[in-house]
Amino acid sequence: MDTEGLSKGEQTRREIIAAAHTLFVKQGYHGTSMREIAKTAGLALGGIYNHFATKEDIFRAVFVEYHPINYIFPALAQAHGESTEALLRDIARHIIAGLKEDPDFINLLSIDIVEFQGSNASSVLRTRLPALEGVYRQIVSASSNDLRPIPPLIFLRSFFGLFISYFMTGYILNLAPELPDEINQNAFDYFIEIFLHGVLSDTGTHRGGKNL
Amino acid sequence: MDTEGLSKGEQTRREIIAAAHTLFVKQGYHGTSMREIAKTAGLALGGIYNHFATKEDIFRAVFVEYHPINYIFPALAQAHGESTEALLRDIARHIIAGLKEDPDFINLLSIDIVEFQGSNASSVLRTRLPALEGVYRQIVSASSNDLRPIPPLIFLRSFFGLFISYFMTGYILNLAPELPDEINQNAFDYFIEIFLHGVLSDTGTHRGGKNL
DNA sequence: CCTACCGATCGGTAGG
DNA sequence: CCTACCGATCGGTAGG
Repeated sequence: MDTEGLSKGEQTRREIIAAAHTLFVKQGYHGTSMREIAKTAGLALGGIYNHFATKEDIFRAVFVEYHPINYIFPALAQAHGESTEALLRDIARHIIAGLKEDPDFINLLSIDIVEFQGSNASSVLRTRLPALEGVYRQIVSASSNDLRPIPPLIFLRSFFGLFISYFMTGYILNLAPELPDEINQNAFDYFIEIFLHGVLSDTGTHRGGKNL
Repeated sequence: MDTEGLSKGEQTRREIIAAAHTLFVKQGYHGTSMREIAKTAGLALGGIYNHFATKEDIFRAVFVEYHPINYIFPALAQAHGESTEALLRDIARHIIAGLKEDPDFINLLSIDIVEFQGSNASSVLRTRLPALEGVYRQIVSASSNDLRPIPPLIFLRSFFGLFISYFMTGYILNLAPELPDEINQNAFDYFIEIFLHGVLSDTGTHRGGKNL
């Protein structure tokens, strides 16, 4: 985490967030004590309360700081492609790359559901959905509109659900190493291929994706 | 829960499981005390330990007892359809009906990930995957094989991922009631439509699904 | 199946 | 009056 040019207080705050993230992901929310967070961050228990009023506040900060949306938006900005298909493929590739680098968000999301009934996920969604809708409009207008008629919000829900599906099933499957490797081999390539074939109209001559 | 013809001990055991399920789903794992479970099940704290050695044992029993696979298999058995498409559509309809009746499994799955690193989900998968592969073979052989060439395990992963995607996104979206209703309107119809269009080859004349 | 109780640890706060 | 933090301890609760 970049700590240059930050006040001492802000530095400590970031160390608390980083420590809490590591521990929450590994041990869960109630499985992580304020004492552990303090120790890992390099200060005494009481010191935490100069930066966060409650443990819940810490989780909120961790959830927002490590939310995939932070790298999804930059990824969307630099994605490009001539056809709708190529664009979606490139966006997916960027998002997958980001998620593979930080696959622990599944744990944070699970904590949010178990302990906070998903209120943090919902809050982030509320904040960012308008921008995501903008991205959708960009996608359909950037190329000849060869998407099947799917309501924009359903399209977005389905597209992001694809990543949830891939990472949730992958998380569980990776715990069963005796399973045939077939289940992981190029799995996301197939996932995105199924999705693209599912949302693109099959009338055009634009299909540039590799065949299955 | 059906308690006829059960021994007193087995009855109590089931009451503990039912009480624990209700509380775990509402309050999480560490948020639920053994005392609460005991009280809800109608016995004293110490009494629980005549039926379960640890709190983890109770969670394992709850997870297995309320796992969707319990109604997915019967649903698969009674599903029917002339084409691959019709069959998949009918299976999905049955599974969705079951999940809508008991949407709280998301919470159990989240607890499993947070507290047990997904080991219970993985264990159920290990036990049931062979039977699911059998179902897949049944699907491809029951009708003219009009599926695109997707490895069987990837197909299964993608198919069940569809339900995870739908219910996870739905869980979070339903917390934001101010969002346009478009995002929920017939959402699963679109989800299954995208999936089917994605996995079925588009060469045949078999497509009987409604157009989007 | 209960009453009574354990070693330990919880999130949060006190004065300085 | 600010910040960052200490050693010690608060009232309650955890699984067993």
